[in-house]
Parts: sequence; C-alpha cells; structure tokens
Amino acid sequence: MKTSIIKKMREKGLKLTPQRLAIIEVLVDKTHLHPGASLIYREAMKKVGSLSLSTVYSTLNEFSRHGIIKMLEFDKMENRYEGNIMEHINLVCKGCNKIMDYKVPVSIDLKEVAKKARFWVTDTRLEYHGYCQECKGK
Amino acid sequence: MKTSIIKKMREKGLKLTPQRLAIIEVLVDKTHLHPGASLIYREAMKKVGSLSLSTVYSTLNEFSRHGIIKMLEFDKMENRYEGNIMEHINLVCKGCNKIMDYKVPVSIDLKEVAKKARFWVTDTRLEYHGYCQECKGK
DNA sequence: TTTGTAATTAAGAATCATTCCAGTTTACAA
DNA sequence: TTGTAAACTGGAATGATTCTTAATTACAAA
Ligand SMILES: [Mn+2]
Ligand SMILES: [Mn+2]
Ligand SMILES: [Zn+2]
Ligand SMILES: [Zn+2]
Repeated sequence: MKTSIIKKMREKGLKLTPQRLAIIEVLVDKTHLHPGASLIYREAMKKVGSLSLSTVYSTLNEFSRHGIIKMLEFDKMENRYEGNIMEHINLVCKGCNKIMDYKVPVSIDLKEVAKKARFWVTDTRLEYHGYCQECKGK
Repeated sequence: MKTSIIKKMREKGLKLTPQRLAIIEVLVDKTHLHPGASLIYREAMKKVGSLSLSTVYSTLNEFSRHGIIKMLEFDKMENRYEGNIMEHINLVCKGCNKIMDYKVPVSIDLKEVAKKARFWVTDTRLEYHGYCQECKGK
C-alpha cells in the first residue's frame, strides 16, 4: 500500500519529502484505526524530527484531493483518514469512536445515478453509525 | 410531515414552544434544500420575534438525538438538516453545496451487519459526492 | 385557574479543529 | 550545480458549534 501511494504521488507530480514519507507510513501502519490528524502528527513526529501540524493538515488535504487517500469528515469528532480507498462501509462506533470496515455486499451503478439524477459522482461516503461489541453493553 | 414531527415530540415528552414550532416549519418547508443552522435561524426568526442561534443549535441537536430529524455532518461546510428520515442517498454537490435525494435501489440488512461484524447500527449515512448538472460544466 | 417546576431559551464567552499567512527551506528537473 | 515551484513552519485567525448562567415558560397537577 505504501508503494502504491508513492507511485500515485509520482503520477500526480507531488514531491516526496521526509515529512510526507512519515505521514504515509503512519497512514499505512495505522490504517485500520482510521487515524485522525493529531495521531498522525504524533506518530509521524517520532519518525521525522521536524514536522508541524499545519503540514500534516495540508498534506492530508492534498492527498485526499488527489484521491490518494480518503478523508472521513465529522463534526463532533476529529476528521479521520484511511489509505484503503476501495468502496466499503465504515462502521462508526458512537461509544468509543472506533471505525471498522465492512465489506459492501452490493454496489450501486454510478452511471445510473448520472442518468437518473443528472449527478456525476466522484466519491462515495457510506457509513453506519451505532455501537460496537464492547460499547453495546454500556 | 409537520404533524408527524410534532407527534413524535409528544411521544418523547418534548415541549412544544413557539421557537420549536418555527424551526419545525422551516425544516418542513425547506427540507428539499437540506438547510443549515444559519438558514433555519434566519427563516425561523421571521416567524417568531424572539429566537437565538443557540436555541436553533440545541433544538436541532435534541431532535436529531431523538431520531426525529437527521443531521448531516460536514467539515468544510455547515452541518445540514433534513426532515426526511427514510433511508436514502444524499447527493452532495461539491460545486454549489446543493444536496439532493436519491432513492436507494437496494438496502443492506442491518441484522446481517450485527451478526457478521458484531456491530449494532442505529443510523445510516449514505452520501455520494460529486457534481450536479449545473456545476458539471464548470 | 393557579401554581410549581423542570424544561427551554437567550446572550455572550469559550472551544477547538482547521485554515490562513508570510517567511524559510527543499526536492528535483534541467 | 543551480533555479524555482512546491513544501514546510509556527503562530495568528477563523468560524461553526458548544458551554455557561440566568431568565423565561410550557404544561402537569392541584
Ligand atoms: Mn474504512
Ligand atoms: Mn436527503
Ligand atoms: Zn465502541
Ligand atoms: Zn452544483
């Protein structure tokens, strides 16, 4: 996954800096956690001496704008990021803010959306909110 | 829709105030716009003399907490609200921030999610982001 | 109808994730 | 090696949302 991200960066003409490399590594290592900017900042900081939070934010924005990673936007909670850009449902626990992947059994044809609703889809956001096993029993 | 919202409020033991009535009316009238708090505030203000933005926020939070309305959370954009709580996909235009409804052709069985992923879904958030007819041609 | 009180509202201050800014450094193509 | 656009930095600014505290009010019970 790390290699494919770097490859995509090259394709898009994005420069590879030590800061970006560290951010990518955290994103890959912790992708199952769907980490937020502050965790990514803390972890990447351990890898590269010099890094500012502004850089983390602008890098994550840049990457998600290019479709290299996916930004999951929230209101009550820090935004979260993931390297897995395959279409899937994110299960978001309201108790502990954990986010888990759920394989989509069916997929809607985006061409049909364009035809029927006159809307051209660039990315999808599928979330189920609720409670995980641990949080279910209060 | 207005009647059913008020009925649900009664069921939940929520009091019906002039402020809440105005907010509900705006929510019903403008539901297709998926209005944000500031629009709801402006429009509801026209109906009742006295209304504060704090009240709008706390009311919308209260209602969505009770599942009476649905809050659509964004990061770059004001949160939006809708009275239509039936499961459907929201088409969010990245050009003009318009939000349109799209009827879901298929629905995933939530019991299967509980069984397979050990996750209990309370609400769903299905969005397609992209461009509407007007914004497509830049 | 009147009363008691828990719920609701108001106004402004506080929060905090995120963006902006302006100056400095750096990756990498030539 | 050099030139330059891109990236980085740290601090200030932003802005939607929440918090706080005191005043007001809906409505159940008397
Ligand atoms: Mn995921
Ligand atoms: Mn909708
Ligand atoms: Zn949980
Ligand atoms: Zn549009």
